[in-house]
Amino acid sequence: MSVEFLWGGRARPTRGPKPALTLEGIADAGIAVADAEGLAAVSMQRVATDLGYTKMSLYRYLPGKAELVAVMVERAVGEPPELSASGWRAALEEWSRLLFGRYLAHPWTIEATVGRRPLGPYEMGWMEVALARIETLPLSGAERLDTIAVLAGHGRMLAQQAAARLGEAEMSTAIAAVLREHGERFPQLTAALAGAARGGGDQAFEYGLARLLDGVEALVTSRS
Amino acid sequence: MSVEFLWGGRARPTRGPKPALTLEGIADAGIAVADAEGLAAVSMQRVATDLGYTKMSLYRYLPGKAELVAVMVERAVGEPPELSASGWRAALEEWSRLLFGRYLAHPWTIEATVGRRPLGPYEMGWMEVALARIETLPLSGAERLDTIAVLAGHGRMLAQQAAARLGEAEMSTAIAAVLREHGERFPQLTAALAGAARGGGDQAFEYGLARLLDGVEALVTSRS
DNA sequence: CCCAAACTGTGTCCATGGGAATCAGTTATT
DNA sequence: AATAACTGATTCCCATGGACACAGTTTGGG
Repeated sequence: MSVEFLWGGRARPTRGPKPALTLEGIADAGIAVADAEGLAAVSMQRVATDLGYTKMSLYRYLPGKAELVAVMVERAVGEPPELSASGWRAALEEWSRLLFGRYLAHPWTIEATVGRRPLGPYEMGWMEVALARIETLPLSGAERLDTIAVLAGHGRMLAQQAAARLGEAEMSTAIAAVLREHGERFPQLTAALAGAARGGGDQAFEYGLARLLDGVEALVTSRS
Repeated sequence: MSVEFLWGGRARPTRGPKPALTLEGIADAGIAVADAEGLAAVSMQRVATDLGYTKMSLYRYLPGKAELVAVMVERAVGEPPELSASGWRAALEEWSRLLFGRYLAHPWTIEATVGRRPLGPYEMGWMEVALARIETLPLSGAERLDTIAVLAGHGRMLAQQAAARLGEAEMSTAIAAVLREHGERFPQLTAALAGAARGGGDQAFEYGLARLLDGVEALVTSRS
């Protein structure tokens, strides 16, 4: 993945035939495939076919598949929001919930953003928005970064878990099926799950969010 | 991925030639490749070549690549630990640090465990160990599960981030390079990073861990 | 004791993946 | 009008995961 591709403006050349496609259109076609059938179904061939063109045409618009996925992620995450809540805690809550919502809407973004990779402008914009709301707190720069990183990670984690739970009947991921057979080896898990059948990923997200912000608040007040 | 493969005991048949390989040996070869060159370098061909056999031999031991990765993850995560710390908070800290260490030792496990998939016995064992230490807290089953899920997710998140920071010179991921050029668009990020150049992933991990446990402790004491 | 059943690793084959190189056609500039 | 620059399409290559049939090896039942 080249950083320049995500950040540098691509100047449209003047000569030659008009391009039949656009980078945005290609990315949207990829997003449609990923939303419907998962990230694994996104191949150059598939995206090109959906657009009615050949696979190699796409390489006129992007250097390779890694860049396609990067652009897809940028568009799926979308422009950073304007936070309406007032107060740092309410703002961070709003920010976390919005980000969580984006992840839920496009669950494949999570697996697309594991490992080392350059961040896009939108992704950085999200960080910037959150940092602006905790600027004046008695936290160091590293602590401010860590705070929003942990919040974002929490949202990713839970969105992934929530997206995996499709069949509803199954309690959590595929744990339940195994526990029916080997439950006696995991009494704690069995007990915890028995009282947890109700409630979905949103509840787990809110629980962790509240715990995290409580922790941050405790630190902040201890320094005031 | 078949759940039976991870959980069902594979009975060694009596007839025919002695198998030249073992499932464990194959998995270890895969782990060696993944540790050295990343998960992407792990292919049936590569693992078989390293073992001195042909690709198709491996399919006598496992149904497919998904199962190979699953066994690799199980062995890399390893047996659940016995926690020596006393008290629920110290125990959760120890547990989180141990898990974080496993992730750091084999960073590829993180990308290998995104999305829906069955958990292995070891992975469930880790959960069981942690749950046993918070059994008597005034928390519901769902809350206990959420607590350790958030802790585990935090460790995963930070291990991934720490593993990406190899060059040391670069501050955080690949953010710094971009900020040198577009820094004016992200004043908050620039400011936060300026004071955060020191300290690595361990520090961020400890920060989030402390915040999370503070939040849990606040909830627990509020109910006592 | 022997032979067939059951199992082993190997070689061949196929579909799909990402990507390079090349080519004929199209368009704005000179 | 000629040319440089660009377009999409065609053909090719290599690596991947996996199906399948094959020949060799071990062991249990007659």
